[in-house]
Amino acid sequence: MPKVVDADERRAEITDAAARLIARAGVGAATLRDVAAEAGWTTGAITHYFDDKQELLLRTFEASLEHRLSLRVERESTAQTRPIDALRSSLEGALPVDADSRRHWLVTVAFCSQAAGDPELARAQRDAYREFRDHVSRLVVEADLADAAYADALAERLIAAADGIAVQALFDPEHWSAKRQRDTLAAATAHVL
Amino acid sequence: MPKVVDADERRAEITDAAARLIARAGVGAATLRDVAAEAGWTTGAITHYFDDKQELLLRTFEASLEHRLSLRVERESTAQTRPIDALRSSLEGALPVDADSRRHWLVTVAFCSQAAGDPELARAQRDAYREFRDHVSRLVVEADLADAAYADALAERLIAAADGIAVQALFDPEHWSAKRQRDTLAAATAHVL
Amino acid sequence: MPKVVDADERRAEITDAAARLIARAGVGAATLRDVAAEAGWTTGAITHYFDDKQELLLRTFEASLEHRLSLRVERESTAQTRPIDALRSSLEGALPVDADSRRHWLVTVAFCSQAAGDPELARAQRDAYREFRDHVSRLVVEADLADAAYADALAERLIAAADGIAVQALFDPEHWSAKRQRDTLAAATAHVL
Amino acid sequence: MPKVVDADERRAEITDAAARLIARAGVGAATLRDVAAEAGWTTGAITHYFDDKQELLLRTFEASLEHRLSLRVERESTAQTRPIDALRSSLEGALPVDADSRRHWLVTVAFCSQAAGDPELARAQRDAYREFRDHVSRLVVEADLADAAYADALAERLIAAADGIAVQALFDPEHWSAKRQRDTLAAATAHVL
DNA sequence: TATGAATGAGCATTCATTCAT
DNA sequence: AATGAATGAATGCTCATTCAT
Repeated sequence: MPKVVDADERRAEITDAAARLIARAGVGAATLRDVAAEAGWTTGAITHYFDDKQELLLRTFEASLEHRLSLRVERESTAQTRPIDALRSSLEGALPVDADSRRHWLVTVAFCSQAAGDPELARAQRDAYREFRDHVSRLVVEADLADAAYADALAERLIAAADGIAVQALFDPEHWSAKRQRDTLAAATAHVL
Repeated sequence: MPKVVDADERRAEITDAAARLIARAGVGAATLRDVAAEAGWTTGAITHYFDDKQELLLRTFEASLEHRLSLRVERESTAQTRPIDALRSSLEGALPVDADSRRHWLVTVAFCSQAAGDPELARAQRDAYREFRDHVSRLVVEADLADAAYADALAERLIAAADGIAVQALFDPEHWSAKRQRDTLAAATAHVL
Repeated sequence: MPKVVDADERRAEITDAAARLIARAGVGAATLRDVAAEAGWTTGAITHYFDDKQELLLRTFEASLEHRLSLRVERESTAQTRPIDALRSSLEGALPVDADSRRHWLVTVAFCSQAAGDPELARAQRDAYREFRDHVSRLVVEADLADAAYADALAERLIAAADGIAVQALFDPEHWSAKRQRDTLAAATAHVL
Repeated sequence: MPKVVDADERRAEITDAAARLIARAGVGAATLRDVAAEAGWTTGAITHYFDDKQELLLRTFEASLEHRLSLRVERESTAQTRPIDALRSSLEGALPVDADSRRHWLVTVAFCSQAAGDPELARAQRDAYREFRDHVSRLVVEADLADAAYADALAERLIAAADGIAVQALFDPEHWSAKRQRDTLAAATAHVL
């Protein structure tokens, strides 16, 4: 009887390893050899779980997008009753405040220009963004912050406030502690929230 | 006597070509062969002007950072009398509203994770960011929008508003026309400016 | 389980191929591509067995030094009872009398100037020489040709006689048949042996 | 009026530079760039005086062969009256006792395997050797050391004695001071001279 | 399932060579 | 005569990929 392995879990281990390498030194650092070594396998093992390198990178990108999405969304789902608190939590979830969230932000931006020329990556990127925007937009309506007609626009502004802080934190990490990020976000959204 | 060439101009031609390729398909697409072809030269020519590929990439990154900086700063320097208008112009200059500014934004983010592990890239990235923040901060003071004590914080919020829109525009270009970007920026900063 | 290969044997095949090329047309002719083709492999295979070209060349040099040493020593170990016969055999073994011994002589001298500036090569070269000299010196004592005090000096003279013929045979092969080499060596050492 | 240059002198400067590099690190180290730098010129200058690299290397080899020949022959021509002294001087001239003679020995051996596969190099090498042998052979006759019929054979043995010491000195320089080389040569030829 | 030997295309880089000045 | 800009072929090397085990 062959050994039973959870293919999805194995795939996740591998894309996690790839994400770590990419966040550390760019997409170019994610060679199959190094990804395998980082994951504790050999190159051959990777080809069991991914057709080729392109698929590995695509899945790594998707996993990072999804990871970031879940970070933002799960915080709010944990029993927050008031929509406005859920909204605050969601936006805070967009900030690279720890190694994990920072890693996935870096993966996201590392693929950004690649996505510009690759329809599949572009779609994944765009969909993740739209999904988050729709989510925030719904919370905006629930929290009675804007009419349905203006909810999308406000959601975009709120996300922009969070993402703008995120980008600066990515570019100048020393200057942007987790606390500074959260405080700045609070200040930037105070007049709305 | 050999032919006289303007080495700096030649270097700029080459980093421009590299930037186009990187914006189009990622850092990995900037092979020397393709950069040379894009620039209208041969690979050998590149090594006359750059020690090696690493230097070419570093210079390309620096050129894009500088380019973005100058886009934001020059707009305001063109005879705007009121500091607040200069401020608006500067922030608008941070948006990827055309091919050129979009290209350099993509180069900037493409190197972001590389910079995380490369001190030289990190320094260039951080310095560019801080320079822009200081610039905006000065305009904030000149425009009497905040005390010197709060100028930096406000500058950061304003930049965050612009960069947040920029990132979304980068991730979902179809949805973010130049006009939408500008309008959203105006709305996001209306309560301050 | 992957195919099992004898790495040492594979390495020997490759350094043999390199030695053939070097003997034929100089160190410069030993490109990885040509070594691979000569060995019946591809370039990629070589890098499985050698870190880089420098290591391949070092191992090729060492293998040739060792090969020459074994040629000289083994002849005598094959059941020669009288030390003086062993001595004669050892010295004859230093002559480039066939394709094989000629090949390894050529490899040895091809690296000679390289060794002048490379400590690792220099050490290998020097050690091989000293080992042979010590070996001859021991035989000189065993054959009662000289006191221990003078054995080294006599060994050096005997080796010089053989190597001098070898060098001339290397430089003017047509003029130096195997027989001429042996006869000249016999004549040159007659007054001692 | 164009500058007047002594083309032969210029050529000699360049082959000297090449010989220095080859002796230091092998034929592979004699790139046009480095030869030019060593000679104090630019690559372009070299192509004025040599058709191509192959010619430069051939001339460098020939110059080293000739240099060694002249070292051995000139010593004896300086007013030595007795043929046997001239003979001793000639043989001593074959030893790598200083930087200059060592350099040209190294160049000679560096090209040895190349010469094996290149008729032009082979001819130059063979002719230089035969010329020296004939020279020594004539001195042997003049010194009444052998009949004309045996002069060549004795010459070869004497040269072998010197070259054998030279080779050992090349391979283990620390062990072979100039004095040791000369003393060993004297001892090795004492029974004849 | 997992390995790692082997491949060969593609890469950055070096270098001999050409040529306008 | 001499320079050095520019070329492009060739090199060492990396790497995704294949496949026998």
